Amino acid sequence: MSTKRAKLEQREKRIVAAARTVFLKHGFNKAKMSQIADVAALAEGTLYLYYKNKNAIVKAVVVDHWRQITDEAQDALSKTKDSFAQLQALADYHLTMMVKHWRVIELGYVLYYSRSDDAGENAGVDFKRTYAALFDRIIERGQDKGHFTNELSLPFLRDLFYGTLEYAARTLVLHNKPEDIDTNVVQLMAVLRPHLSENAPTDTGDDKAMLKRLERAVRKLERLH
Amino acid sequence: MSTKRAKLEQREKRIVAAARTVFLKHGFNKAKMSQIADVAALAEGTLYLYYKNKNAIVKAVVVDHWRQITDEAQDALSKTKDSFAQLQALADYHLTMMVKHWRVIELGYVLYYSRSDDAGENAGVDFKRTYAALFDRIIERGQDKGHFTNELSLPFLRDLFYGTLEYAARTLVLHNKPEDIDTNVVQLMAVLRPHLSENAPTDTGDDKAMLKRLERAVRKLERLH
DNA sequence: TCATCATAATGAGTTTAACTCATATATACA
DNA sequence: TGTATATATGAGTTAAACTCATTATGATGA
Repeated sequence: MSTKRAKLEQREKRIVAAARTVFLKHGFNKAKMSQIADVAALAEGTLYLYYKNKNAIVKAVVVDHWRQITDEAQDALSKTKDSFAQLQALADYHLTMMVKHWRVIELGYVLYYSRSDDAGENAGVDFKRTYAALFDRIIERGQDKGHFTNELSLPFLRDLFYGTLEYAARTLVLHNKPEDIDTNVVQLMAVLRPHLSENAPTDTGDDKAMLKRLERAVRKLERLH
Repeated sequence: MSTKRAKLEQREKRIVAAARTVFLKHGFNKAKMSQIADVAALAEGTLYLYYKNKNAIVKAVVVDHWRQITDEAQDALSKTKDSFAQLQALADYHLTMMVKHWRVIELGYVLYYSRSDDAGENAGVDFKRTYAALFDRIIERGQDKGHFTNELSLPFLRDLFYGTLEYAARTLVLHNKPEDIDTNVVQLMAVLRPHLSENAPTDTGDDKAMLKRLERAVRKLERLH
């Protein structure tokens, strides 16, 4: 009974692994279902017993990747208790991973634009959700412990963090400069530090202090929607 | 003679316009060449006299969009001489544009992942190049005038700027909150300021500008009640 | 004005590859 | 071991991108 289910899950994994191989080698469009079937040592029709269509298979590959990545990242974070250090570790891990697995990241783009394709069903492009939550947790814990301010909104910080790193990764891959990963991480952390550490010298001017309070108030208001 | 060429260019524009309409309506996959031909009032085969394949057509649509956008952005920037204000204007323009034309931005993803598709030819995904250069120019001019430090590298700053804004745009579109554009711009500028302004004596001026933005944001919020 | 040629447009026909489904095989259970 | 259910197969169908032989257009010059 459970061996049957196990066997099916095994097959499913084989398909995803085969698909990953073929997709990474040829890219989405040039990858053929027949190739995937060959690599998985299955008939083409069998693929459709496990996945509705080609799109569903890329999705499985991408989702699987982000799941693995989430586990690994968690390990990387567990090495320190300091919130800021954790943030840095996450940035480092994330950028390194993206540069290394850039082809998979690009595969993810397929899911973005084909969202509206097969009317419904495929909706919700939330691979990454739990991964992105790692960042949120670090920020929130840092704030709870009083180490981080909440001067900047969490959604904004998240977009800044992941957006910057994705663009940086593309730049690094494009120019083939994996050795610049560190520089980018250092710069990102330098940018974030003054907006996170509580005891930052809040300048001097009354204007600035006031502005900051205003911003905080506005954000609170906005969050009510 | 020139009227002949003019006519051909006219036709080319008609194709791009038709393609834009169809792609935006149905997305890349569900958009059919036959539909584009219909809308452009041409035979299907004629499309292939102007563009090598479907991919080349999306590319034309996307490239065309970024060209228009570049012109518009330049206008938006010309309203001020102050480098920091220009940066803010660009951020504002860019985010507003992305939220408004998000479907076109998504179409661009097609080019990213299908890069390696038709071996060569389609290489170089440099729509955006000249657009991105607007940012570079502002930064460089600011540094020349001694207003900006070069504490952070230009490539990093560029990735931070555009990466953050693209992720922010996606968040705004996903949650359907176009009214949060200002908040995001304000926060981005707050993050950039200390790393750009040389000794940051900019106080009064910048703060006033920011106050204005905040007031606008508050007014918008108030209108929602 | 018409004849000739070059350039452009057409759409029926070809090709490719995703997807289906009738048939075959394996597996569980009595 | 026999039967029923679940799973696998791959030849066949279909849809849509792309081709190409044919037709139309329009410029040029006698």
